[in-house]
Amino acid sequence: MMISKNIFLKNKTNIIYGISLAFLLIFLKWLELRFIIFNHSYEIYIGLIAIFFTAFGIWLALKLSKPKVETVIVEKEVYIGKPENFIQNTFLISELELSKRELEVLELLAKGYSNQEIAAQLFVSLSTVKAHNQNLFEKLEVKRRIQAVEKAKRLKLIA
Amino acid sequence: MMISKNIFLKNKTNIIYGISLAFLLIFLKWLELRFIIFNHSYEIYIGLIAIFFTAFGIWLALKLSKPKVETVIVEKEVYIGKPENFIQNTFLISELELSKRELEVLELLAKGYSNQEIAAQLFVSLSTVKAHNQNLFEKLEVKRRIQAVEKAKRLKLIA
DNA sequence: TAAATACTCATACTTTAGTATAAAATCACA
DNA sequence: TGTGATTTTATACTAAAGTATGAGTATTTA
Repeated sequence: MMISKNIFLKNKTNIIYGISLAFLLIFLKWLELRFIIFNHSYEIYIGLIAIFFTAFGIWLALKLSKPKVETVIVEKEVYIGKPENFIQNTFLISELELSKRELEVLELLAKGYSNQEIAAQLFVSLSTVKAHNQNLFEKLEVKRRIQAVEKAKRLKLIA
Repeated sequence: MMISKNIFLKNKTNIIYGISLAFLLIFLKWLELRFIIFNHSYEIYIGLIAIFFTAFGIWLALKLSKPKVETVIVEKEVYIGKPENFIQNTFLISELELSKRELEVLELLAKGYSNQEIAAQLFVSLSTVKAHNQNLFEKLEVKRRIQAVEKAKRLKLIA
């Protein structure tokens, strides 16, 4: 692909150079006719000046022109180390009709606390925690606390 | 950013084209007046040719010069789906002296299976699973299976 | 105000999990 | 061939988890 482009560019260059040259000759001829100048050395002189200043112009342009910046956006995969991008799926939480208290219990379950410990932390009885558990299991359609935690994490209900 | 640059480039081209055209017309008109009415002033004539061809050269150069490509690498954060970049911490596994069987049990624990179910899957007795569990809890320094699973996942012992 | 909902608690029971201890069976390896 | 590590199994027990049922309380909402 690069090669074909180069060839095209070279062809383009040749064409434009040819046209330029033709234009130059026509221009000179036109000048000749226009001003009736028959002095050959003068034509050559003018031609040389034209060529020289054309070259000068080219040099000047290349020297002064700002580089045409072609921004190439390369998507570089940056692997993010920490799963800090936890976004709680509040939609699903309301969809599953999980209450605040149930979510609290769920989070403590995920931390590996026993029912007793959870009851102590929430200042409620063991019975209450068990009740919450049962509701959770039913709503999450699981049978055990581990499954509840696993599913809750998978569904982004808890971190 | 890209759009403004494009506009600038287009403007640049237009400006150069406009100037070139205007300059050419003025030049021709001026030449006509200058040389037909006042007849030959060769220094000026040559100077004008020099200017014209300098401009022509500049135009040619700008037209033909390949864009100098400046590659800008933009690091774009691409969040990779997380379960793909799990790298098991085999070092820690050997460090904790976890046996193959214990790891198997650990993985099944993580999936929320009960001891009975694990025993069935591994074709061993419930006693065996319990024994593995105990060894796991001791090696992982935890008290319950949930804690074991939580810690194992955190330490990248299991996916 | 009545109904719905969430939260709470209790009791009784069954199941599962975890602890402690002991001991075969298997296997790699020196 | 024996030695150590792993794996396996068993028994007996305690602790925790889970089930089922009923009911009181508080808050919100129609």
